Amino acid sequence: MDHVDHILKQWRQERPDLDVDPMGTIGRVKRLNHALMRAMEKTWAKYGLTDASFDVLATLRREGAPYALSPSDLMASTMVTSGTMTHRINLLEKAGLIERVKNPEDGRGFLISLSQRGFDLIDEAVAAHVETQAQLVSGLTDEQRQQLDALLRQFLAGVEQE
Amino acid sequence: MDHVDHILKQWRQERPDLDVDPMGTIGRVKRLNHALMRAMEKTWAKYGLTDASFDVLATLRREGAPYALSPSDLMASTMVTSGTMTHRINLLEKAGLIERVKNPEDGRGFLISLSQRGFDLIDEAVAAHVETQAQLVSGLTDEQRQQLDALLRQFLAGVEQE
DNA sequence: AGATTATATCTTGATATCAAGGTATGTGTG
DNA sequence: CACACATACCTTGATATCAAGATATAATCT
Repeated sequence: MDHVDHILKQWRQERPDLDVDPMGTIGRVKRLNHALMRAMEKTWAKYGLTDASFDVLATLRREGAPYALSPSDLMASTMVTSGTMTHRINLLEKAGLIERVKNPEDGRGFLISLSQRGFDLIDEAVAAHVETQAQLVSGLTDEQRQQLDALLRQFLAGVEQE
Repeated sequence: MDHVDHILKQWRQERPDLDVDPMGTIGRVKRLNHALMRAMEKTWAKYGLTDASFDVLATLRREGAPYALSPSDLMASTMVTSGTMTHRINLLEKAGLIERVKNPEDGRGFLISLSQRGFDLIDEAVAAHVETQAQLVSGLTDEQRQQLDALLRQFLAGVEQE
């Protein structure tokens, strides 16, 4: 009987006309995401990073050499709006972790490129991050985690297309 | 090969020293949560509500008569800080959907109570919300959803205690 | 080529959130 | 009973985000 069960029980009492089973699943996804984010933030903070800055640096790092993407590419990868991405880029540029380079192939745009310091930082931070994540999933067996992956993938496929 | 698979593939290429399987699971939870929230917001907006206001009203409604809780109780249920809850309560009070009543048993505190308009609104909105949620989980069979529930519950139990 | 439409990014303004600290009331201890 | 400590809520200040719109450049179409 966890927190979500309690909520469903209340609804079934108050609104027996409603089928709240899906609410339980979705509620657990929300709470899980919240708890995971809170836990991961602690690791990011050790490197002076936030969700936002880690996200951008990691996206550039995993892209491989030359570690550069346009703001539009970054927006698509990170699911934020253009205003948010501009803001993130400004902060990271001020911190010296990325550089804005004129895009030689498109006069409207820029390329956002990891600086050496940005590269070194994210390379170290991502190792700690992966360790934190391993800790966070340690309540599941490998097999359970893989089952979960498969179900999440299917769920996501049904929801994300539009 | 969804978006998350692509990310993992990039990391395995760039950082073969890291085990990024947990990142896949956690990444799917994050993306799923994001997509679900975006979809549910549309329903809330039809009733002039947001994530935040729906959350508070629903918490009061499902509590049952007399539909009143302290701000502290609401904070605990909704996982936000006290400043955020004060702000939410102010907005809902201004909108005439809740009322602040002096707590007769504790001079320091208030009870937040659903107004009649608040009750009527949330009772209608939650029915639409449940329908939206049913639509969102329709990519899974009932059995798959129950499997997912069980795995999420276990995952959450391991992460949420602290 | 000129006009139109599309794209890439930034700017602006509004809002929700959090962390930290303040004030008032309650609780417990010697 | 006086004093310390805890609790409940609010205030303040900083920040991240989004939606909508502005600007510059590119692509397309006649």
